[in-house]
Amino acid sequence: MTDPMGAPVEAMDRQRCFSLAELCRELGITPRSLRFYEDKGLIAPARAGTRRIYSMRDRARAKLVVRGKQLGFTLKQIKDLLDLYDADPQHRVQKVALLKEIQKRIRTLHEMNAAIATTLADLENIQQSIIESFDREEAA
DNA sequence: ATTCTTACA
DNA sequence: TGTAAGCA
Repeated sequence: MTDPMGAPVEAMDRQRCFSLAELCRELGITPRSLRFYEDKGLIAPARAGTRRIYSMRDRARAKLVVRGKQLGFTLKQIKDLLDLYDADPQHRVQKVALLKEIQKRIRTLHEMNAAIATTLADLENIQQSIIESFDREEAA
C-alpha cells in the first residue's frame, strides 16, 4: 500500500498524474502560484520534457500547501513541515512541529484580534465624539 | 492551444 | 503573485 504522501512503496498507479492546469483547477489556484511553490521548494514535480507532471504525491503536498496558506502559515513554515513529513515516516517529529506552529499561529491570531479590538474601540470613540459635536451644534 | 522561463508596473 | 513577452 501507499498513502497519498508516501514515497517508499513503488506505486503501480504510475499513470494517475496531473498537468499544471488540472492540478490548479482542482486546487483553485493559478499556475503562477503552483510554479511559485515549486521555486520555493515545496513541490518538485517530474518533467516530461519541460512540461510539469504532478504525481499523486505532488498533488497531496500541493493540497497541504493550499490548506496551510488558508490557515495563515507562511510558505517557509509549510515547507519545513512538509520536509519533516519526508524525513520522519512515523510523523512523530512532524506532529510535534505542527502542533508548535499551530500554537504559534493561534497566539499571533489572538494578538491581531486584540489589536483590531483596540483600533475598533479607538475609531468608535472618535466617531462618537464627532457625532456628539454635531449634537451640540444643533442644540446651540 | 498550452506550457515554460524571465522580468517587472 | 499578476501579467507580458518570446519560445517550444
